[in-house]
Amino acid sequence: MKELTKQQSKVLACVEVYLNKTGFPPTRAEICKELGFKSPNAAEMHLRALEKKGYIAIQSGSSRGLSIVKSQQSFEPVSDSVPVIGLVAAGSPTLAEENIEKRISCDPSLFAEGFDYFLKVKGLSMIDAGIHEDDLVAVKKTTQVKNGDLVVVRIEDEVTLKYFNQQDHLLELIPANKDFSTIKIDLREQEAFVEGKSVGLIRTH
Amino acid sequence: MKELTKQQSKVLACVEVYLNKTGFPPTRAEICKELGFKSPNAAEMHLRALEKKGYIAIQSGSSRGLSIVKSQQSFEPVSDSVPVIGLVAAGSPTLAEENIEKRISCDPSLFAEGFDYFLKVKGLSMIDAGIHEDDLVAVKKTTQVKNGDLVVVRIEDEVTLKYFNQQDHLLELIPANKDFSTIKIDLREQEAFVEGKSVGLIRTH
DNA sequence: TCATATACTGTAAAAATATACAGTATAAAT
DNA sequence: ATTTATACTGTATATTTTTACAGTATATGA
Repeated sequence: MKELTKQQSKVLACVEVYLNKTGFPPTRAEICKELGFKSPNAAEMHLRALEKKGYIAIQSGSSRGLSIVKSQQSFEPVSDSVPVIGLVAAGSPTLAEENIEKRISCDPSLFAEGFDYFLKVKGLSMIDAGIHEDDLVAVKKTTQVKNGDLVVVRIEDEVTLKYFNQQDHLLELIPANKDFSTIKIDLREQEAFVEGKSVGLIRTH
Repeated sequence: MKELTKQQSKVLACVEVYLNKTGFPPTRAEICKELGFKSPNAAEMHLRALEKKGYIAIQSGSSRGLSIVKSQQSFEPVSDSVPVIGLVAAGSPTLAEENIEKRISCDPSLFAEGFDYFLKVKGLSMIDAGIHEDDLVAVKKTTQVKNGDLVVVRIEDEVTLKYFNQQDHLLELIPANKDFSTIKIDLREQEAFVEGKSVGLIRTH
């Protein structure tokens, strides 16, 4: 895909915004009005260039016969795009831009309960649960978890993925690997925050 | 929201389909052509009725100035739907309707190489590869596989998911579970068909 | 210095389109 | 029996819109 000039980019954005707002594409004249051009031919030329570069399609002879082929920015993606967050050793797995490794275009309803983000797994502590390094665990943000759930828990600045088991004040975070030991926390002494629970997993071979 | 008459419903569907196909709304004349009307006024009247009932908005004076306010049905899902096939003990994992357990709405580009269907895993032979019973393995139909790939192979009427290793005439299908033994086939004596290879996996917790 | 690409203005004609008006037909409701 | 709502045909026109053509200006590389 070829690069766009600054003006072409503006025109494409104008078409996308108009389409979003009204539900149908703008005319040449409307693009001009929006961008301050004084001749419909200005818009026409930019549209032709955008067509040639493969960003839009022009239905010749039809009024407002424009359609977006390739949105320049991620305007609205076709399916939703779900952020992938690295299982950072420090800090809460926030959706802040700096923590997002990438985005994956997939439907949040892929897993029945819905989910909010993918967490990229580090380490081997859950290997016996079939969860490998670099697997993406689909996490639903919730604090409503029950014993046996696979949960994302934050303790101080550390985020971890473990099985959840709580009896009164004693929280156990149980790994699925005999080489790792269960994390035991007395909630009267130390805080632990349930960030969410795993509702699924995807892996790329 | 008021009920639509049969014809109004048809017109609304026509607008939605046209919009889906072209990216912009139809003209009165195009609606007529689509539905067999002979006067643009037929379309006009239906559009006015749809506007009055709150299903569409009409931008007066603009060509193709229609926008959908309330879609009558949920039109087809945004992303593609991928079939899920049970790992049937007998027969090739065909995409024939009777073998499809269900469909999952997700983008085939979820995994970089693309894939054709999901295979629902039966048994524990790949458990040490983190592949559990009822996991869905994303399979790309291909015969181009190399040693070490996780492949879907059919031998006679049995379909199996194993690691692939071939040296000349000797095909080995290697499980990932010490309780299972490697399947060894002399291709001069017995046929084996590579149906595809695994490019990913999804699991619902 | 000359060609080339980008980025426009200005005008105008042909074609596409919305939309008003005058009818016809049919079934259901009053 | 008459009104009312739905569902159109057919025609015409004003308006919108595309699109071609003729220019102007500026920056960039050859």
